[in-house]
Amino acid sequence: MESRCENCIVRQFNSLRAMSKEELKRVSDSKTTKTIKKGESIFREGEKLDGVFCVRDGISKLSKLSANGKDQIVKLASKGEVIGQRSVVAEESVNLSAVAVSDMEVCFIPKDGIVSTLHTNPNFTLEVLRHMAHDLKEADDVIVNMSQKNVKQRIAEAFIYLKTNFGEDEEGYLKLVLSREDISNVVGTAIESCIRIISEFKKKGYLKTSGKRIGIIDEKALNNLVEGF
Amino acid sequence: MESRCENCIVRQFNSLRAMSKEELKRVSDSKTTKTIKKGESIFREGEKLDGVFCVRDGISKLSKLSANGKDQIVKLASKGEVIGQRSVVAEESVNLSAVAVSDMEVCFIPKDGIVSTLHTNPNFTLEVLRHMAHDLKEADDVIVNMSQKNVKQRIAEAFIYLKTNFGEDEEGYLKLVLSREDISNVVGTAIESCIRIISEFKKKGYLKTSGKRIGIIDEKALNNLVEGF
DNA sequence: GGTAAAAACTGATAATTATCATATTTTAAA
DNA sequence: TTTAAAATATGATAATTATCAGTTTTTACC
Repeated sequence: MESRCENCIVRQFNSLRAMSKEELKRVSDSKTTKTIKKGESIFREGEKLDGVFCVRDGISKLSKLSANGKDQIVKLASKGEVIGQRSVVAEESVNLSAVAVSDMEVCFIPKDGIVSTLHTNPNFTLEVLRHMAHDLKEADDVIVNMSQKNVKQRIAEAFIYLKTNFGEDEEGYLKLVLSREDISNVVGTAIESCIRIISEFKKKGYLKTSGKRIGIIDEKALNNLVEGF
Repeated sequence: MESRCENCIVRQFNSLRAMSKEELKRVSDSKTTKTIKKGESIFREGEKLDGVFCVRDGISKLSKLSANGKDQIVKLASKGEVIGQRSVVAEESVNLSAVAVSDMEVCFIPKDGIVSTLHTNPNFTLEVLRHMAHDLKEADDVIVNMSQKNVKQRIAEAFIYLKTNFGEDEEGYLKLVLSREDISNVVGTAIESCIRIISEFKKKGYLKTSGKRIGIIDEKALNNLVEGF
């Protein structure tokens, strides 16, 4: 055990911070750290999880396969987020697949420590509840965006989201590099439509690209698009 | 106080059932029962709630206004559901509006009793958490439907949903009568498109209508559509 | 029961988006 | 470095969906 949860910065961002010293010690003793390469999966839709995954580094896409064979990406989880929590709380199989979109380091925490704390420490349970309440609000917002905004607006919004949440490198390209297919699966559109709109944004001077990297040049223009101007 | 929570059947369906006798008594003492007419609103997006609403009877639409001026209905809440819970838990203003789509009877429960129980009774907190976990899964499913299914499929699915969740009358019409506009706002489409597809389903013998009432004739056909056959 | 307003409906047309076919570029492996 | 595969890109076209303009039907109220 090279590292302990007690000393982990990441914990400050998630519900583990509401655990008592003893509870956290127990979790730390039982956890295992895993390295996951870009493209590898953490779990698949339908599996039964016997624990949760705490993201220490890297980013995972959470997606669901739809009847037409396309994946819909519902959320991107990064440092500090706990994934698989919903499934453990509800005692159901997971309804989303988790696949790394960049190299990741995650801690697997067996559910025993989590579940027993949920039953005994209301501070922890309430903290988990607050995080889930936040996720639910975000999900509701996504529903509204998906149904009320057009593809161009959703793509513009996605790039702003990627910039504000994952940042950009020294050259001004988005740090999180997603394939065009992943972007399509975030905004729920055909790959070709997505590529076409990226080309259009490039022509208009909103974006720049270099290989699969994408950089935002005119964030204001993208924002105006999203707002419907 | 004509009626007490302790004796209320509705409570069995929601998280209040995890409260202790004393906690429930407190809630029951502080609650007030309200009658809400069809079309009236319970709360509006952006408001601060100082309590939650437990639905005793009738159905409420939970919707959010989008930039283009259309309401997107995110959820229909009926008997037993507690609305406004997310907002109280997260200590944020509500992000959805609640409007009655049929005459309703609801109990308003001031948040004090709820919040203090959340801090002290992990069984209750966990029960609320489980409900929220369920809502989150449903929201994720809606995201996938919205982005991966076409309007025809979403409308077909909506009618199946209305039948299985709210039932039909003796004549075979859906018990919950929604305006065409509300149906459009559930599936996220233009009213005219919605009406056109209803007409098409009628011609094909999938549905029957009588005024604004709609009845399902061929549920299998609707199901096949949803599944993509 | 009559009447005005609202809701439901239909047609024509435009805009958006998906699909198919194919070309080009990039990436990764031999 | 060469080369094959994968990803990106573009054009042409079809399918889906929205919008506008108007008619008919239903609902609610005096």
